[in-house]
Amino acid sequence: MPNKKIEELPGKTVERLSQYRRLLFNSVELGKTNIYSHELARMMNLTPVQVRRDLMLIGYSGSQSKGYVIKDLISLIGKIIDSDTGQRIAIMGMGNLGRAITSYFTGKREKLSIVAAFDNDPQKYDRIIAGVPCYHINKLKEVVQKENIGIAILTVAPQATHEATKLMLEAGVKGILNYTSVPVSVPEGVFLEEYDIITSLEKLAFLVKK
Amino acid sequence: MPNKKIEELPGKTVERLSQYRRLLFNSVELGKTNIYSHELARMMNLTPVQVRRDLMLIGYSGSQSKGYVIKDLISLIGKIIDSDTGQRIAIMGMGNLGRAITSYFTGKREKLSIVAAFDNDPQKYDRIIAGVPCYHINKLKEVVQKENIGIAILTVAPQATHEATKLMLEAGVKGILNYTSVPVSVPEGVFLEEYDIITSLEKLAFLVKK
DNA sequence: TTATTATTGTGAAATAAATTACAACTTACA
DNA sequence: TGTAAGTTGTAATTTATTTCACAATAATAA
Ligand SMILES: NC(=O)c1ccc[n+]([C@@H]2O[C@H](COP(=O)([O-])OP(=O)(O)OC[C@H]3O[C@@H](n4cnc5c(N)ncnc54)[C@H](O)[C@@H]3O)[C@@H](O)[C@H]2O)c1
Ligand SMILES: NC(=O)c1ccc[n+]([C@@H]2O[C@H](COP(=O)([O-])OP(=O)(O)OC[C@H]3O[C@@H](n4cnc5c(N)ncnc54)[C@H](O)[C@@H]3O)[C@@H](O)[C@H]2O)c1
Repeated sequence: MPNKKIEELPGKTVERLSQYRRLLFNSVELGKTNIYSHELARMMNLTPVQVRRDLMLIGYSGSQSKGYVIKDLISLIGKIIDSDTGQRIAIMGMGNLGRAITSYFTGKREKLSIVAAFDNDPQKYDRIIAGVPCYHINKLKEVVQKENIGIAILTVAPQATHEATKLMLEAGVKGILNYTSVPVSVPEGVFLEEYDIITSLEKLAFLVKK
Repeated sequence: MPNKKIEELPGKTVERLSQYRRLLFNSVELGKTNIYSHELARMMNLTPVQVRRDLMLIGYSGSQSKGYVIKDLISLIGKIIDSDTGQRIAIMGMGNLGRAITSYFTGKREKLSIVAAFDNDPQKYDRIIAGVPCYHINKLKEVVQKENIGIAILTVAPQATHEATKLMLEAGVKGILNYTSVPVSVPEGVFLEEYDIITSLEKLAFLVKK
């Protein structure tokens, strides 16, 4: 029996679904058509029961003899985590990190695309960088609305973080992924993810030193 | 009463300690000497009680009237998450992301330093890039051991991930931070963190679409 | 056919993490 | 002085997530 509501999927499960799909794309390329929970589990450093529980939550059933059908699973995960019409993304701050992310990301997912970048440096705006048009921030609201952008990635200089957040919120984005070292707040109804490499390194350093 | 053992701190608490300290550094620069739990909480989008609970776990006590003494708190967090002698880090793969991380990170933390990079591209090795010497991967073991490197950041091309992991493990690193899109496994006694921006974006896209 | 092995699906239990509720203390000031 | 307001510290509870334990099923081989 699938979850009461798909919207109530645990956050951790959503993250793993994304990662399962990433692996499943690879498996398809290698010519595999079916996969067992223990195979997925080993590749992701999880237990097989964790994998089966996640798939149970999205209402997917495998077969005892063949495991899961990879292409069906990919397609079901897509139904759950992708937006039907696709989700359009902007990069705020086309510096080293912004450029690295943009060139890494472009073309990786059918339903997610980085369609605009913003910067206040004349070396950056009014050009196409890493395949994406970069605009001056005074065009932000206009472009975000015209391009129907729902998610912003913040890679501006730290001191510009709050201004950048304010502009993006005013323009109406509903999700922010913040890579600056300055935490931001968002109002009700907007979603926020923060990531800082220093936190990951300090956590590792703590674990290593124990 | 502090935690039974500081080593048993919840992982989430360790991450937040790193983030508290990041904010506290800023507050010191602004001339603040004391801070209340609700101030830290607001800056980090947490509840004040969550902050107090974390500080309780590390055995730090504030005053009801003045809150916490920022410099003492910074120093205690350092005692807990920093290694006494400092932790030395290597970057595996000095491409766009490796360079962006290195230039961002260098000099940010006294007890964490990126001291070497490795690559197999002649354009990259035997040079200093973003302030860090970049070596050919056939020098990896030698350099890791001589430089006493305990943590590796993987930013190589995806297809080189397993080879890179193998070399780093053989050289004796105890922690790996993997940014490639290929999951890796590590033996008992080695710690692993994985991060992929696509997972963060897909999670945001899922939340936004709900 | 029947036993054996390997797999999925899932209720129940265990573990991890966050929140609630409140006691205790400190200061300001009526 | 005493009381109201604001704060910390923490036990108890609740919520979120993972793991355990095992029933059910399918394929295989004796
Ligand atoms: N750029 C990003 O924002 C981003 C985000 C998430 C993940 N990633 C991942 O991080 C990795 C690096 O991304 P990038 O954009 O910097 O790519 P890149 O191509 O710029 O860099 C890859 C580097 O790895 C080196 N390399 C390749 N094979 C090697 C080998 N066998 N040994 C040593 N070095 C080797 C290359 O010479 C190059 O310098 C990729 O795996 C990518 O999937 C990147
Ligand atoms: N580089 C990394 O690996 C890394 C890792 C974690 C976090 N960060 C953070 O990500 C952010 C970007 O890092 P980076 O290395 O790319 O720095 P960077 O200096 O290369 O890029 C910052 C960009 O922001 C632009 N900018 C500055 N002020 C702006 C404003 N008011 N409006 C619009 N654009 C503005 C700059 O012109 C520049 O292009 C920083 O906040 C940094 O702390 C970087």
